[in-house]
Amino acid sequence: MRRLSLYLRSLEELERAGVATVSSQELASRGGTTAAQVRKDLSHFGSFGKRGLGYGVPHLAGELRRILGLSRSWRVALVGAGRMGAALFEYPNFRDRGFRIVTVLDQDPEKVGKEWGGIVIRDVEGLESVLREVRAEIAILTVPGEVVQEVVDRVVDAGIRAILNFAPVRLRVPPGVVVNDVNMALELEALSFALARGARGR
Amino acid sequence: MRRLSLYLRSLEELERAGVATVSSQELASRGGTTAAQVRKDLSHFGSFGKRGLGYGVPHLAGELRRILGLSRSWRVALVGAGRMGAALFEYPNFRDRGFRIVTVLDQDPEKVGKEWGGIVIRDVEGLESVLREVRAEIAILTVPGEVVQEVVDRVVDAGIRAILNFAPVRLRVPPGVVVNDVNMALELEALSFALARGARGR
DNA sequence: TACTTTTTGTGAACGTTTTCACAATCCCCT
DNA sequence: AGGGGATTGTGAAAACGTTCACAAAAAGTA
Repeated sequence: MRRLSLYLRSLEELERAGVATVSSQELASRGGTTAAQVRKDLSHFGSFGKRGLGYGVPHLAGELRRILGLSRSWRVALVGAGRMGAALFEYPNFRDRGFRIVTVLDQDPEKVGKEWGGIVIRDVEGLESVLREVRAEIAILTVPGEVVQEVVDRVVDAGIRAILNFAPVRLRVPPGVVVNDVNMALELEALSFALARGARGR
Repeated sequence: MRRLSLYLRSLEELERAGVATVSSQELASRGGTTAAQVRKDLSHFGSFGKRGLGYGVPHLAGELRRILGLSRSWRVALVGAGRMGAALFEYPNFRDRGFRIVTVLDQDPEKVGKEWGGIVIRDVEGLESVLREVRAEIAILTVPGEVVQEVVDRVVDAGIRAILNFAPVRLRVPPGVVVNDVNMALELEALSFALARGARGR
């Protein structure tokens, strides 16, 4: 459920604004959906609201964090220290949400040994042992498509069970490993498609 | 239809490999779906295959490019010359697919006037006139969430009808303007969610 | 306490997407 | 020229997701 993340984002805004309670209607309009949708989504995980009153903002935010696994922090390995890797390393939303990049790896000897914000870039050569050493739980892969499958096999060997993949390649992983793809070319193509058939809004 | 892009990617691989014809079955396994799905998707736009034989690889690739609006090239404006902007500027998949970044804009006077691969970074101050001058059709926005809505209003004023947004903010646009969001924190949260409930693969 | 207002939680209706199943079609082989 | 094997295109069925509508609950008011 991807919408849960959106609700959480709205709830955190409301939390900062000091709002104590919120209705499904209000959450819906902020999240770009309907009140019924919000209630159905939430009711799937429990009964968090009070009838006639709405949802307690801090309470619901806490529950969503728990459901989404965000009440703890995650140890993330970044493989690929190119431009995209650099951009993600600096991305403030990751750290704010409890995703801590604990190691950066690259194949290029020029980059290995350099330091990024206190983290030394390690050689991808020793990937398995590095990932075990830093107890990484999630891998972000910003490596070229030609080598990404090999890297995937190795991070899976190293015990990683969740992968965020930026290469435009369909990854093959054993059962029990979750992969999420970010394919920016595809997003542009969706725009191209919409323009080509005469953008009709959304 | 997002799957069409995936099919096209497979077809281009097959094209390079010199394969003349492909079955829905083959396309399905490469695209991570089913043969029936492939046929339904394609039949929605026309009848491109030959019964008993399959689809002609070059022909179908051409049709998909036409449908997706990729048989021409698109003029793209990049607003926000931070790390993410730099990563996207270099991203080879954009240019390969006919998305040409024709201008880069930023708010920071330190950056304005610098040159990126032959393109001078312009001041976001003159956004409307720059975008008209270069005849930009698509805008990629890698600006902070606090200012993205203002930038959106301005690029829309400048005649842009398709926006790729990297800020974790829901944009409000008039009808006729298409927005596509890339929200990387959300993708990580989906992994966190999966891990939290015990990854069961995909 | 009884009445009113508000808003949740949820079964049922509805709509959309995916899968199934098979007749229609095409190529190849003899 | 005719039969066999392969594969598409597509209605019908099934699965899935969204919206509707309303009873159940909570809180304020008198």
